[in-house]
Amino acid sequence: MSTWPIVASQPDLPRVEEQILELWRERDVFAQSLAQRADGPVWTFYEGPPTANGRPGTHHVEARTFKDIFPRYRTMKGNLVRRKGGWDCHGLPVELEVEKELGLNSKADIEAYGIEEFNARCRESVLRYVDVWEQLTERIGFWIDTDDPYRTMDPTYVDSLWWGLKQLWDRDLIFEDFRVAPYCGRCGTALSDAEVAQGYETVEDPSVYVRFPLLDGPLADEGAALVVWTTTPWTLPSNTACAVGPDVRYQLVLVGEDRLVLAADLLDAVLGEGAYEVVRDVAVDELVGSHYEAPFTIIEPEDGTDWRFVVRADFVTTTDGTGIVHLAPAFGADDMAVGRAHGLPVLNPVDREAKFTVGPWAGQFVKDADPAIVEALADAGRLVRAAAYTHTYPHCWRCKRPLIYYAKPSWYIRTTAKRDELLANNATIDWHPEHIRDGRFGNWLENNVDWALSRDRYWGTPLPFWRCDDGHVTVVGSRRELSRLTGDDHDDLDPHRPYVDEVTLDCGDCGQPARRVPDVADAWFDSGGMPYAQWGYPHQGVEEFERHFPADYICEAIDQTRGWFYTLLAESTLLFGESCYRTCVCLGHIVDEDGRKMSKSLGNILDPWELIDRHGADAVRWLMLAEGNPWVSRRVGHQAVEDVVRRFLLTVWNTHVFFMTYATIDGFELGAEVPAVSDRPATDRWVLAELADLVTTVDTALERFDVSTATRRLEAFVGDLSNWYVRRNRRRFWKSAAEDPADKAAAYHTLHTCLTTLAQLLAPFTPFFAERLWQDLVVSQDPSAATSVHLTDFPTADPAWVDEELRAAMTTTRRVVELGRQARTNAAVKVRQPLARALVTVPEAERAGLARLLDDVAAELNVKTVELTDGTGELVERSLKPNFRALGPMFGKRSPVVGNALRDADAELAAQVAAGLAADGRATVAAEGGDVTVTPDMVEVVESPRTGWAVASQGSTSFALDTSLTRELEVEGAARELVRAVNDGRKAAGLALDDRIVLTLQVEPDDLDAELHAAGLYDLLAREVLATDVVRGVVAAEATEVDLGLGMASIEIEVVT
RNA sequence: GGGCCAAUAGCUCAGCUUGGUUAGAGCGCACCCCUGAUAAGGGUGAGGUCGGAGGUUCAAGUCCUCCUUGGCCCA
Repeated sequence: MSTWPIVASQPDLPRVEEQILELWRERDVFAQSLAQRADGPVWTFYEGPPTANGRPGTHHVEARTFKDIFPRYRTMKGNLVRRKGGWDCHGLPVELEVEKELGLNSKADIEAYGIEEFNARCRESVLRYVDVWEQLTERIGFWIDTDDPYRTMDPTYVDSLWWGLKQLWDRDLIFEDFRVAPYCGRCGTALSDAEVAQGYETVEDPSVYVRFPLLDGPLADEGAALVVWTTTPWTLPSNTACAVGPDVRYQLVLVGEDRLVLAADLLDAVLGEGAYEVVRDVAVDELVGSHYEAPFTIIEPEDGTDWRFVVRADFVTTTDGTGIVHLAPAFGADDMAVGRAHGLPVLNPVDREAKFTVGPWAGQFVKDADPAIVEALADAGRLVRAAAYTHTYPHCWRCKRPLIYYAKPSWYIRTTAKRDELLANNATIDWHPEHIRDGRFGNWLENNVDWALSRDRYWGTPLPFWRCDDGHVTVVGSRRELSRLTGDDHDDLDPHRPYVDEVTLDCGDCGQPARRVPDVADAWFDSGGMPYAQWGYPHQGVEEFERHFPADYICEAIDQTRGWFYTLLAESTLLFGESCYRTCVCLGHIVDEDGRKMSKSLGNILDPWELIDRHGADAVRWLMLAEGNPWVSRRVGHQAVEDVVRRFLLTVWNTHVFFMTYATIDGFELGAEVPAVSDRPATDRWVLAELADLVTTVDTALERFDVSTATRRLEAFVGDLSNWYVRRNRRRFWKSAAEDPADKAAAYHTLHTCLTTLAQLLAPFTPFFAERLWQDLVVSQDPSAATSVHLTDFPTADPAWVDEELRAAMTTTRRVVELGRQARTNAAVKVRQPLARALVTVPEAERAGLARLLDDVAAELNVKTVELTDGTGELVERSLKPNFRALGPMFGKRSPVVGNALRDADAELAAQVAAGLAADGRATVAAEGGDVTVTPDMVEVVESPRTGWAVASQGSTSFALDTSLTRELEVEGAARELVRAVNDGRKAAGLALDDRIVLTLQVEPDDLDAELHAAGLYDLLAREVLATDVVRGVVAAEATEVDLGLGMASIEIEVVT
């Protein structure tokens, strides 16, 4: 049998973790944990790929902790959990970063620089910090395969995406249409939302109210005109419809000669109070479908498509404007959506430089034409009112020019065609939190719009669409297919721009040359395709894909609802008909300790390495897992992590150190006979019963992806183990084995079981710390044991441990002890002073349980006899406590009256009721409005001690303490004082815990000395202070003096060598 | 402007799905104990009109409506 390891009482947790990392590396534990489960049922986790063109932050530690815990747990439960890492490589943010580095400012700059070189820079940039990411990943114990990650820019990955796109094309789920996007005419490029958000400025724009005379419909005969509001007069020539709100109230009013229609709520604001006369209300139906005359016509629908009539649209409000919205589908996203729904034409008289192409303002930048347009409106008598309007308007973050919303041809995925399927598949997902399903995500799906797939950019998955001059589109499903179609070998083509742009093929329909459309795919299409593309499916990896689809679990920050969570669901629904993930845990954001968002400008960014180097990865992990719900924002900082270390990790560690210290001193061996649980003392059986509950609770919680419940239960158990079990049972670990070897063995085995089981339970949460415990507690003793805690099976509760009654009894016991301490504190009697008697009352249901553990109460409170009332004694008086849960259904409105009658019962009445309930199961009480009959479930009989003692009570539990002291008790108190003094002396002299001493002492007065001797208290003293001999006599002059209360003692300690 | 979430002790959070009459924990604070877990351990206490206003109910921190404040997402 090996010795127990020496463990530091002040652990350097980061260093301990480094050592564990070394151990895992040496033994390749991660690989072993997989190999060991090779035949287990597959459980799948999908890694949402980060981009490695920046360093990982603290929020990544959060996500990676949550990504790690459940795969570890499932592995311990017997599943095979392959975890394939991945990197997101494409996208506009990457391009922007490279543009910044190269000092490029526009697409023209990029093209002048050269797409080939530009993309080469992007390719280099996205893997720049991979090594830093890998280091952090390893250091925080996130077990994921980083050796063979998928990368969204890999040719095989792109090949898979091409396959996906071709599938969608073949099912008629891809089409080309206009898309309205924020656009900078000078830079010639559309901007992403993130870019737009950077460039808002407060500006003054014209605000014009314009008359649109009605041409047909019920109101035309009355000569009425719509009043329309806009702050972008330049879009008026492109007007194709007006929208009214279904719930808005409209009125026809008279202003001078003009008959105008607008929203009733806005009449005063637009026309001025009293400046108009209301003619009548106008129903929405009277407006819808009516044609009108727009102020300008510089461009018309080519094929005579119907236009310029009134439509209904939900988004119309009366917060500003007139309640009638001018629609120009080329220049507004809402306009475009409504236009599409009503088959309206897209009329665009504006070129790519944002200048008019036709009409009187041709050649002018549209915004510059606004004043001339307003003037023209006035000249034509169309202007109802014109003013200046101050608002925030987006500007190009590069060139500061105002952006315009502008329609460009774009490629779409027709997700709206599959909306019902998306919703149905969403319903199958186990969302955490649950409300995401019907709330944020469900609402988003309800209002689903087609997915704008294309980006007019450079670094991304090129769309595999080749088109000839006649507009025939050929969609290519892989590079091999491209080879087949062209007759050239493109199997090893780099599928990125510009190389792929150079490949032309002959149109299958007409034989003309077809060129690839220049767009690349939205990078979200890349990440949404990872379930199949990570394996190169279906060109390769078919079996891998099928084994790992769908995922059992994914986890990302909550802002991914419209990002990755959506694109995953959309692609898997459209391609495979089901959701590719079963469970999704959403995470909140990381904020600083003051609850502020972390940002560069606030200077409160927290570097994860600082946290880990100072406190260790496990502390950070535990903070992430245990602090609040996963999906609410989490406050993180040094103080918070430090608290975790002190509150949780060090508490476990102290218990561990306690075990190791005494196991070493005692030479405790695990191999010796293990006492049966049923033979162990109640206190052992209690802590094992808690352990059983702990195991079940944690297991069930993790099964349900509920870390909050699991961590709370673990923290509670650690408190119970340390503050109650160990503290109450310390003596059992150090009394000499000869006294009661079986009891001692029981204590060691019980604590050992608790700690090893705890190590296993903690393994998914704090993998390093758990490993350290396991190595010390198990591997050091048993060479045949699992070499890592992560190679063990998740613990199960031994049925022999379960004892719910005992748990309940201990809960009562601890409450009673609390009251006892309160009573002592109030009476100002030290715990060291033994007392003779105490009297306890508890609710009847708890009496039997407490009776079993009364010795514990006595020992903890240092009282010789604790009596438990039996419900009949004369020492108590009774009162009644109503139970409204039972009274309510029976008495309804009278419940408070009955309740009061019971509560107000005096001792005599209470005794009668108690007797009645006990004898007949019912009793009658006089209450306002007549007597009522109550049954035992409706009333609790509360007893309280009727003594002159020091009493403390809480609810229906009371503790009465007899504080009167006899000489005998005082002498015993003096002996305790002596024990304390000698042990103080031992410590002061720097003795080891197991050093034996010879104690010489002189107690005065002599009769106290004699009393101590006669009561056998010197023998007690000898045992307590490990004295082989207690010599009563003369001590040296420099001996320590101690005040014993009843007298003085001088003591001298000599180590036995 | 819309959707979702949150608001409980000085701080960080439980409790709310299943309404029941004394709302809990940890940290912090004050006072104290212990001295064989000791650069540890423990106790007692103070501290809350459960964001506000209505409503449902015999009974609301818990259910409903509205409002305020904050956060996230979208416009």
